[in-house]
Amino acid sequence: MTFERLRGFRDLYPEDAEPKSWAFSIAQEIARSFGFRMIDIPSLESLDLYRLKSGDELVGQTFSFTDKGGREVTMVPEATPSVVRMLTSRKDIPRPVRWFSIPKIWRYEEPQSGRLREHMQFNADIFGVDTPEADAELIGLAATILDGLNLQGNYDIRINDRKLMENLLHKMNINNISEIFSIIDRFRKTSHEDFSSMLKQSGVPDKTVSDIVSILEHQINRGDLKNYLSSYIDIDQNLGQTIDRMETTLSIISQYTNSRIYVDFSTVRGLSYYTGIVFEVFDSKGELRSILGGGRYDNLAKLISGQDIPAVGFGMGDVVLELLLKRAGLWKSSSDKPRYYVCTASDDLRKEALEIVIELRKNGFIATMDVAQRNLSAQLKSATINSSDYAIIVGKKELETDQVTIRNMSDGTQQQINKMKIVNEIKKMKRHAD
RNA sequence: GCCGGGGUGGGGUAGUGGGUAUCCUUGGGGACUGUGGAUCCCCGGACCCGGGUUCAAUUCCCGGUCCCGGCCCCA
Repeated sequence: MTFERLRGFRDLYPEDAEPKSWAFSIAQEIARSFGFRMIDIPSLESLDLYRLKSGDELVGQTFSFTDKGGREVTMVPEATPSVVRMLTSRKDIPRPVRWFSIPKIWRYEEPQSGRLREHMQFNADIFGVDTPEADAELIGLAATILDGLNLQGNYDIRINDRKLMENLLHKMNINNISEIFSIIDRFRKTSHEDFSSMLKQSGVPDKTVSDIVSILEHQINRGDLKNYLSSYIDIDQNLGQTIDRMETTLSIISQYTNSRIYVDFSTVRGLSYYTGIVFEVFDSKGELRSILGGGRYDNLAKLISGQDIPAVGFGMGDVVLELLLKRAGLWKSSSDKPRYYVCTASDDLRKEALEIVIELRKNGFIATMDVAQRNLSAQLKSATINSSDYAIIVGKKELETDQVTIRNMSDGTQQQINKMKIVNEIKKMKRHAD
């Protein structure tokens, strides 16, 4: 009998688990440098928490079941409701709140490129303020993380604003906003012909349809927004304010990163709870699904708890990120520490060898020795296979004068060093190498 | 849930209606009881499952299953 991995789940071997761990540790480090605090959410929640937000439709795409107490529960399909639940059940947390988490999340759907049934997600939110500064800080965090992963130039940030879009559509005499949003959400995946006919079917007049297509297909750079839109519609005071706020946000974000950032009116995001700015990051070549996405959701806390708490957040999954990092040649664990393999020339010297291994480990070095009772030749072979940088050979002859041999595994050069000062000697060698 | 394309050792592959299923790689061991990656030798390991056609199926047909990709949906 053999057991296979479940559909949509992954086994991560060292060559994948280590780079993934590296990527998330960078994200975590950068979030902390922004003053974000780490939280952790449960893996299982009441199914009602998601019904509340998006109705029964989402429920069919969750890993959910009835527990032994008869409760309907689900493996969490996203982090945000749990985070909001945690925030609103504590009243003593000073605002603004900056929180991040790295949960695993689950969704029951057909796996495809960039989408699996289980994945890990980096999630960050700012609660308690509704300002362009907060929006920019959060998007700035996302960009700084990607830059920290050395992805500069490999991604674009697309920004839009739900309020602006609603305003725009109203001005075009469109009132079935959410229906139109879900069509707009598919703009980049459908042909213009199909897209236009979908809009027409939803009651949008022909002339307006062509305007919408034209507006959606352009990328608008910072500073051009008002000018661009004025050729399609009148800009009243209300719309003007929304545009000004967006320009402010864009301007602040440009302080965080040199990455390409533009307004893209086709980015509306499917989730119904967004109330203001929305954004998505894509690979520049446009080959992959979105790397991360998020936006402002000022009404969710009220829905969950009755408390009025503005919020902006984003989530970044590890699946697309992995594809992108692999394409950029950055999928490796960044441990640049040299690895030492301590060998014994004869089996009765294991005690001395282990002393050296322990001493090296205490001083922060990566040190290994044979545990298979193998001879020197086999130990060196093993050191090679484990990509050790140095082998330290403990032998009787050298020990008579308290020396051990250190062998550089890349060029084969050897030298004798004093066993008692081994840590200092190694540090000295390292400095020379640098 | 729906649609398309695929399943030959751990990974990558060749091939065939009939004999011990090819090659590379990986793994284990040895030549080598104080010096590794080379070389040589040995060993382990596969035709997804079920049914049908046939004297005979890994090969052809059907169904299932799994993988990959896409749709739906998007957190």
